[in-house]
Amino acid sequence: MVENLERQAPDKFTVINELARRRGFFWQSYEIYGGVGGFVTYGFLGAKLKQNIENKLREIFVKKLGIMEIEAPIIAPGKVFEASGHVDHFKEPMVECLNCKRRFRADHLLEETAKLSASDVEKLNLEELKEAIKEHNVRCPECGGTFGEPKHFLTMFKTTIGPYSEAVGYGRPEAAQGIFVEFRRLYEMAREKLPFGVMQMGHALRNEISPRQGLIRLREFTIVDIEFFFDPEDPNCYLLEDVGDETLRLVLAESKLRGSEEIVEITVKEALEKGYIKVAWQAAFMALAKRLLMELGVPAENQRFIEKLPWERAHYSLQSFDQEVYVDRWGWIEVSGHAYRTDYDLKQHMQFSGVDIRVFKEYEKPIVKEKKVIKPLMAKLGPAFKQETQKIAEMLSEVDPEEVEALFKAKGYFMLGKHKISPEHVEITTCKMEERGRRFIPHVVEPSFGSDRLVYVTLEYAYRVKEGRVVLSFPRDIAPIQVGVYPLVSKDGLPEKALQVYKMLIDEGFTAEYDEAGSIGRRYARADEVGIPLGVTIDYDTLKDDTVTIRDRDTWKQVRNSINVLPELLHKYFRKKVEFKDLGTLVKE
RNA sequence: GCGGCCGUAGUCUAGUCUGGUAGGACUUCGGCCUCCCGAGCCGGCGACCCGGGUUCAAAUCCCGGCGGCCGCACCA
Repeated sequence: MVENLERQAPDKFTVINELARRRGFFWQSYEIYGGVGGFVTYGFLGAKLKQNIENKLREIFVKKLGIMEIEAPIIAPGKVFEASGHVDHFKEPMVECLNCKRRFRADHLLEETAKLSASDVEKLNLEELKEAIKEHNVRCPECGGTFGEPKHFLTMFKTTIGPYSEAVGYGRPEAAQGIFVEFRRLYEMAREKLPFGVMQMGHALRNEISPRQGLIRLREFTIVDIEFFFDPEDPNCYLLEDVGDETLRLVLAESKLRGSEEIVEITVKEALEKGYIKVAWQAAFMALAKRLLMELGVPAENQRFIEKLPWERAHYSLQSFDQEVYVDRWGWIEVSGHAYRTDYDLKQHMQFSGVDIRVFKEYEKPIVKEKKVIKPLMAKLGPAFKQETQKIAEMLSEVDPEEVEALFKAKGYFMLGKHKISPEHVEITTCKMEERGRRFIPHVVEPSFGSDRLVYVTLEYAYRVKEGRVVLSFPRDIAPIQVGVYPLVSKDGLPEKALQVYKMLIDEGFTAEYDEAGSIGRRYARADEVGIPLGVTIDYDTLKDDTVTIRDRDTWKQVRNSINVLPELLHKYFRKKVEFKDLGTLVKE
C-alpha cells in the first residue's frame, strides 16, 4: 500500500483524500447514489479534528479576545441578501456559444475583445451586454461562433419559505449577514461600547459551478465569520501591544499590478505606518490568523497575505487580504480572508429595513455651541393666523434663523410660504446647545476562515512518511484521539489491566482508544496513521510494579512511568506545559 | 458547463480488445501465535458506478446518465 504510493508518487492531495476516506476522516457525501460534487461527510476522526480546530479558533477569539459567539439561521428572507448586495453581485453574466456550446463570462469577453474597461463593463445589464456584444461583433474565441442571450448564473441557493412561492429565501453564502441583521441587540449585549466583535461558525452554501477540489471548494461548507465593529474615528487598537511586532508576509496590490508576487516581510506596526494595511484592527487580526495557522502546523514561511486588486474585491470591501497557505497540489490556497467592510453592510440594512442602527457615542466633554433659534410667539401668532398657526410654528422650526434675521433687517418681514411674518410674531434668541455625543455607523473588519480548508491544510502539514509508514503528526492539542492504550500481547491478564488503564484515562477526560488486535507493531502503525500522539502499553512489568511505557508518535521513543501519575502528567502534556521526555524515564532500546 | 482520459471489494489491481463460473494482494474481522514497531499460520466478510439496448448469455459490445482525474472556464 505505502510502497505503492511511493512508487506512483501521487501528490499529497490524492494521498490525503485516500487516507481520509480509508481511515474515516471524510469522504464524498451520498456515495450510494453516485456521489454529488461539492458535498462532504466527516467521519468520526474528521469531525473530531474539525471540532478541535474550531475550538482553537474559539480559544483565540472568543476566550482570549472576548468576542461573542452567536448562532443564526442558514436560511434568510430575500430582503436580507438584497440589502447586502448579494442578489446583485453574487452572480455572473454568462453567454453560451451557439456553435460549440462553450460558456464564457460575458463581461470578460467584452473586456478582452472589445477593449472596454472593467468598470465600464460592470455597469452593463444583460440587455446592454447583449447589445455591446452585437455592436463590437464579439465572436467565440474558441470557434468563432455567435453567442446566445446572456444569462445570469446566481451562485446562491434559492428556496421558498413556507408554502407561498412569493416568499423567496436564500441559503446564506456567508455567516456575516446573520451578525449584521442582529446588530442592535448585539450592540446592547456588548454594553453599548465599541469596539466589540461577534463570531459565527456554521454552514454556508454556495452553488459553485464546478467544485472539484475536495475540502478546498465545497457547495456546503463551514465558515467562521468574525465581524469586529469599531469607531472609524478612534483608530486605537489595543491588540497592537500583543501583536505589533509580529511579522507578516505581504504581497501588495502594487506589486501584483507590476506582475510580481514579491513578498514584503514586515511587522504589523510597520505595515500600518507605511499605510500598507489601512486599519489597525485588520492588521492585528491578520497577525492572529498567522499564529493560528502556525499552531495548526503551518510554518510562517509557508504562509502569506495577498492583497486583492480593486476589481478582485467583494462588493462590500475597501481593502482585502487573503491569507494563503502553500499546498502541494495547487500552490497557494486561501484559508482566510480579511476584508475591511467599512459601514457598508450596516448602512445597507439601515436603508432597506428603515431601522436606525447607528450608535451613539458620548463625547468626553459635551460640545457647547451657541446657536440662534427662532422662537414662535404663539400669543401673537394665534390671533394673526388662526387655524394656520400650528402649521406655521412647525414651518418656522425649519427655517434658518440667520436668514430670517437678515430679512427682517432688510425688509422688516419675510415670507413663509404665502404668510407674511413680522418680527413681532417671533423672537430670535441665542441659546446654548449642548452636543453630548455623535451618532454614526460603526466600521467593520472581517476575518473569515474556512473550517474545511483549515482541516485540509492541517492534514497536509501533519502528513509524514517515516520508514515507509504514514504518520499524521498533528499538533498534540488538536489530535482527534489523544492516547492509545495497548496490551503488549492479548493474554496473561494484560488486556484486563489495559482496559482498566483505558477506562481510567477516559474517566480523567482524555480521548482514548483501546486496541488489542494484531501485533503491537501493527497497532502502533495504525495509531500513527490517524495521528494519536501517545501510546500507553501495558506489559509484564506492569503487572509487577504498575508502570507502563508511553510511546511518542513522532520519534517512536518510549518512556516508562507509574500509572498513577499518568493523569496529571498527560494533562500537562496536552496543555503543552511539559514535553514528552518529561513523561517518564527513557526506555533503552 | 465543454474537451480528453477513466470507473471491478475499504485500497491496489487481473479479467474488457476476442461476450461464457469475476481471480489475486493489502486492509478489516474471528482464531492460533506473539515480551515493543504494518511478522507468521488458518478461516470469514467484502466488488463489476447506474439505467436502457444488442445477445441464449454483458464487467466485457452499443446508447444515455452519474461520478472521478486533467485542461478550459468559474471561484463574489
